[in-house]
Amino acid sequence: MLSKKSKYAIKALVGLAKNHGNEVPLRIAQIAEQEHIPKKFLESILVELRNNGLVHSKMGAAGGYYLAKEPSDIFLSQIIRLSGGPIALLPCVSLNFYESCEECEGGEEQCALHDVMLEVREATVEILAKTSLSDLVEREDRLAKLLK
Amino acid sequence: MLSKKSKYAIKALVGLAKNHGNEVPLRIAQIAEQEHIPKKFLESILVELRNNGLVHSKMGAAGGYYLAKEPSDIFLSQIIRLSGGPIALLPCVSLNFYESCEECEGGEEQCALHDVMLEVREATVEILAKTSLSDLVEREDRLAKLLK
DNA sequence: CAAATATATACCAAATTAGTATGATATGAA
DNA sequence: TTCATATCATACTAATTTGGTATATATTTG
Repeated sequence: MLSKKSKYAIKALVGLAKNHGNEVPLRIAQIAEQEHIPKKFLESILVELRNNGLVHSKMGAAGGYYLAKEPSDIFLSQIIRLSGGPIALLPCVSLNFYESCEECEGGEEQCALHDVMLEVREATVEILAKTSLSDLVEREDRLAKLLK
Repeated sequence: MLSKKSKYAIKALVGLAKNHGNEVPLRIAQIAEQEHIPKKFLESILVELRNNGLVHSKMGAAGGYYLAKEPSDIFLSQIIRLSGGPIALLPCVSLNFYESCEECEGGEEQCALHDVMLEVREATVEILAKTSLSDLVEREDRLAKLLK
């Protein structure tokens, strides 16, 4: 499971992606309202995303947040990792949050579970690493049209 | 991420699968030692697995645990769900632990993120639902031989 | 300067996770 | 029948994570 933090981070970034190209940045309060995210919590999430180089911010009146890269260059896998969540189902198959299983005595090379979980991670990352913010925005448009 | 509980449940069941066919059940203490799982914690995990019909137990001296079904009929997806863990990355795409996103106003049919996460869940379940305890045991044998 | 904004720091409550403790109960063997 | 070996039931708990909130400060624009 992703944490709410990760989910909120994704939704906030999708919001920023929709605003991409506009001159004026989006205010925290706007994003919070649009995406129904608690404002103060969103604030801390955005600070983290900024520290990780995904967004930039502008202080003062008429300030706010905007993407630091093209929406087509920000991928779900990245967002999830930066907002604190491992993607893998076990620490011993995580690329970015690796930890060995102390209880696995034969070593990971002999662990069948490790093996299967590696497969799962690969299948998951395959999808998440090819889906960008602009893909999500497009997809949303397409879904909206289908339902009209 | 799976909880340790889920990981321990899988490992314990693999242990029981290896013992399958023997007359004598495995004692909690044996499983705990073999798989390096804290004994009292394992005890509570096994009780839950029994309540969910995956294992049977026998009380008293020479008692212990054994599988309630063939190892080829117990799948990772089942174990993970019964030991408390959703497989999906978001509640709104979970089959067994579904919850709607209150903040998703257009409804899930219009949510692009929902759509992607559905894909991820399907890819994950595809692997976990076809991997049985006997597959894991076989796989372990194969890995051991490769490394000899 | 005043208003609108982000920033920094610190705190906090609830839920979840990962167990432990204690004693009762059932079984088999001596 | 008694004793050692098991599971079973119930309750408790410590640590961590999650999901926030509060307060005060710094910066920019008009």
